[in-house]
Amino acid sequence: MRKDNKTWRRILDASENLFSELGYTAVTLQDIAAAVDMRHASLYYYAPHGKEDLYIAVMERGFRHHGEGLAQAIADAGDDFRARVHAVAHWFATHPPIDLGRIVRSDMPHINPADATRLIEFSLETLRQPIAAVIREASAQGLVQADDPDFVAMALVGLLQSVHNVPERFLPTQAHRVQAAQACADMLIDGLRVR
Amino acid sequence: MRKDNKTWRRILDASENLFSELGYTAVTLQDIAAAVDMRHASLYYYAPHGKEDLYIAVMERGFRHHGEGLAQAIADAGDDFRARVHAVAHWFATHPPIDLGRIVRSDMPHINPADATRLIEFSLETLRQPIAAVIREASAQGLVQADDPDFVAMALVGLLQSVHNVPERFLPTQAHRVQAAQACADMLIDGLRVR
DNA sequence: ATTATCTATAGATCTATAGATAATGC
DNA sequence: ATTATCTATAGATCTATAGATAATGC
Repeated sequence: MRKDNKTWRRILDASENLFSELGYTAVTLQDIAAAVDMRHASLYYYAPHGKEDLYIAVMERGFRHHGEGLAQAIADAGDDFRARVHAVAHWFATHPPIDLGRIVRSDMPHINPADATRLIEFSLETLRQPIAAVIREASAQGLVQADDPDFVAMALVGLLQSVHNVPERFLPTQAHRVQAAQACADMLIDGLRVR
Repeated sequence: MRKDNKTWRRILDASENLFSELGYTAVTLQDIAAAVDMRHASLYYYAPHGKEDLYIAVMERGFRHHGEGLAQAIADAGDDFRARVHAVAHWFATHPPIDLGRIVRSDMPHINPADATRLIEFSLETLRQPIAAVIREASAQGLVQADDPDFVAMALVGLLQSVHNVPERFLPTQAHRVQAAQACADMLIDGLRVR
């Protein structure tokens, strides 16, 4: 079983697009099947426990992808603190939104508790860790004032995700979104207050 | 019709709790009916177009409530910029989360387009306006540097909402959440960078 | 008479399973 | 033989409507 890895990947890709955009309850197995040009019953061959299996697999892969991508983007950005934070902003602006609130409050109630808590832990760890490391290092160098780097990291994620909630007409292209996300990042780095 | 305003309010209250926590698709008319101790068919007496009617009415009332509450909280906070922003943080920390991303991407596709765009416009206007006014005034006084007060306002909303995504065990009480939200606000006002 | 609520049910999905069938690999 | 996919269908919801019924207001 699960031999045809190419099909499995296509199923995961389609599921990821749908779940991350619409959430667990708004997506049906028929939607996913249609996206990969299959009958929904065939999905059970790859995901024996159906929709829930797919969701968990998709989320896990998605969070891992974000974690690795963020770490790589930060590494590629060099040593400068602002450049690193801009790299984080760029990453989030160029990837589909992560609706953590929806995931926690809307999707998770439909997932069995054990997997749900594991997924949430994993998501927090994965997204927070690489960003918190950036904050922590800058803090150690005395560049920034941050008592709780983990908290700052999650706040930054929330701030940057807000760019995805701005209507299309204000930020028509991806370049605009990147710019807006980096402006958000600068706002947090420099502060609003004039001194 | 819609004579018994008390029942109508109870229905709206229950719907608001459910919809704002779980989202449109995850809530059923049976859930709402159970919450007000009725048969779901009776809801059609108050909301002839069913679930969609309820959702629209609830969201409209909710956004209006937030708009008025924010404006009042800001007015009560006096003239100090930081105190005003803290009042905004306090408001969001002491009210149920507003999952704008979920509302836009997950709920709206199930609402007819005309109402959907109207609702989104209304939500942005309602949440943004009172906060943008605070930023604009502080900017005019030269206290803060903000080229686009509307953008800053929405960024602040996103930042403050992220407090609701922090797991309960880190912020067990409402007082903790208020404190965390105000810490977020200070972070944005003062900036991370040491100068 | 009107208002408010209920029961019963039609019709539309959705998830999940059983079993058939075609294609591939030994 | 195994792998991958399909058809058909059971069973569980969910939304929405029709029509009955009880309570209230004139």
